[in-house]
Formats: sequence, structure tokens, C-alpha cells
Amino acid sequence: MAHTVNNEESLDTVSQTLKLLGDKTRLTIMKLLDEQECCVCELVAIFNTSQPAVSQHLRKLKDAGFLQEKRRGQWIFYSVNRENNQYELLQSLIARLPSQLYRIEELEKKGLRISCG
Amino acid sequence: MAHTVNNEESLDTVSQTLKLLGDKTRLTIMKLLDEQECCVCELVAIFNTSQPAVSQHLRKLKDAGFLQEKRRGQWIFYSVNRENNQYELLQSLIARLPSQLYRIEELEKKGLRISCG
DNA sequence: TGCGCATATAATTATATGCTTATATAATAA
DNA sequence: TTATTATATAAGCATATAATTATATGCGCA
Repeated sequence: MAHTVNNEESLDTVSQTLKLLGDKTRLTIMKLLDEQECCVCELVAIFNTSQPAVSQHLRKLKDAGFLQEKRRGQWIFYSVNRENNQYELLQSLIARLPSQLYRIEELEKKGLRISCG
Repeated sequence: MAHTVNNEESLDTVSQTLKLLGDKTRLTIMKLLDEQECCVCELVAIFNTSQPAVSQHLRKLKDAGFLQEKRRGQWIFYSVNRENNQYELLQSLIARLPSQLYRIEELEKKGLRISCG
């Protein structure tokens, strides 16, 4: 069965990606980071969850190759890894979602934005 | 905040859809049924799971509006509901997957195909 | 060096999910 | 009618997932 390998591969990778993004917090993180890189403490301030919860979501997204991290001083900034194999699939999904930049603007109003860029 | 309603709605519905399709069996069912309607016993023969397991997956997909059923004699045939709000999103996902028609051809070879159409 | 902040990880708990077994319902055939 | 086949549903169990709490690590600054 020549098709079996690619067939199963595709079904596996797509379903795993959908499972990963089938969580509202993670999906929102991906949308937001696709528009603007952020450090962890900003994401904690934006989402109403604990710091470990955010870290664990970021870990899963990074392990799957969707995110990359970059340290700047004491902060670690996360951004979308556009070299990822599945980036096009990701794009087709998050393109449907409304911009999340307003969340960052709200942070700025509260003075919680880290702008050490 | 004018955007809040649509924003949350979209994030909720898309993440719920992805969670639903983030299961390999359900994703494969959707791909297959998008190509060819099938009755439950065919799906049971195709996937190596029990009849209740298949029924439960079908129930979830139907409850979300992705599938519709139609009784023909003692069989209940499932097919994709193309009127569903999320059908375009569904399409964009399953279009990436390899055809599953070979599974039906295998059924035919084994004489397990229900062709009371 | 020692303290404080940012982040990660480990352990635990709570909840959700998927499967199995058992049973119910509905249609057909004898 | 009774038996058989197809399907759905309910209950129970096992596993997976997400969140919390507690702790560890790493960096910058006094």
C-alpha cells in the first residue's frame, strides 16, 4: 500500500496540530504572537491565568515547533516560528481570527508593557 | 468594547471546532464522509473500533452541526452538512488530507459495502 | 555576594475525554 | 409474533489534559 505512509502521516500531524490549537488560550496566544512578539509576563497579564499555566502552554507550542524563544535580559520573548512545516496550516487558521493587538494596547494603558526592544 | 463579542465568539467557535477535529478518528471520518456518505456499520468496519465508539464520535460531529443523518431502512447514513456555518473552515482543513476513498474500495473487496443507494 | 524579578519545572489535583460493556430502541425478516 | 441486525445511549473505567501549588533556575542590580 503505497499511500499508507503519507496518508497516516498527514492525518497524524494535522490532527495533532488541531488538538494543540483546539484550546482557546493556546489559539489566542498564537494569534497574538503572530501579530506581536511578547514576553511571558505580558502574556500572564493578558490572560487571566497563572504564570505556570502560561509557561506550560508555551512549552507545548514550542515543543511542536510553532514558537521560538529569545532571551533579552531577564525576559524571554516568544514569537511565531515561521519556518515551521505547519506554518501555512497555522496561518490559514489564525487568519480567521480577529486581531488581538487591542490586548497589548490595554497593557500599555495599564503601564504593564515591556518595551525593551 | 465593541469588538469583545465577535472576538470572543470567533475564538470560542474556532477553538471548539479545532478541538473536535483534533482527534484522528473524527478527522478521518470527516474526510471520508466529505467524499462519500456511509452508514455506521461501514464506518465500524473501516475503523478498528467498536460500534459504540463510532456512534459517539458521530454524535459529537452531528451535535456540532458538521454531520447530518438520513435513515434508509435499517441503516443510518451520515454525510457532511455543507450548510454548516463552519463548513468553509472544515473544507480548508480536510482539503489538506489525502483521500480516504481507498478505505471504501477495501470494503467493497471484502463484500462489506452497503450499497442500498 | 545576596536579593528580587522572570521564568521553568515538578508534583498534585481536578476535570475531561475516549473506550468498553451492557442495555435500549428501531427496523426488517422469518 | 419472535429473532436478527443496525444503531444509540448509559454507566463505569482508564487515561489525558489543564490548572494549581511549591520549588528551582537564571539574570540583573544593589
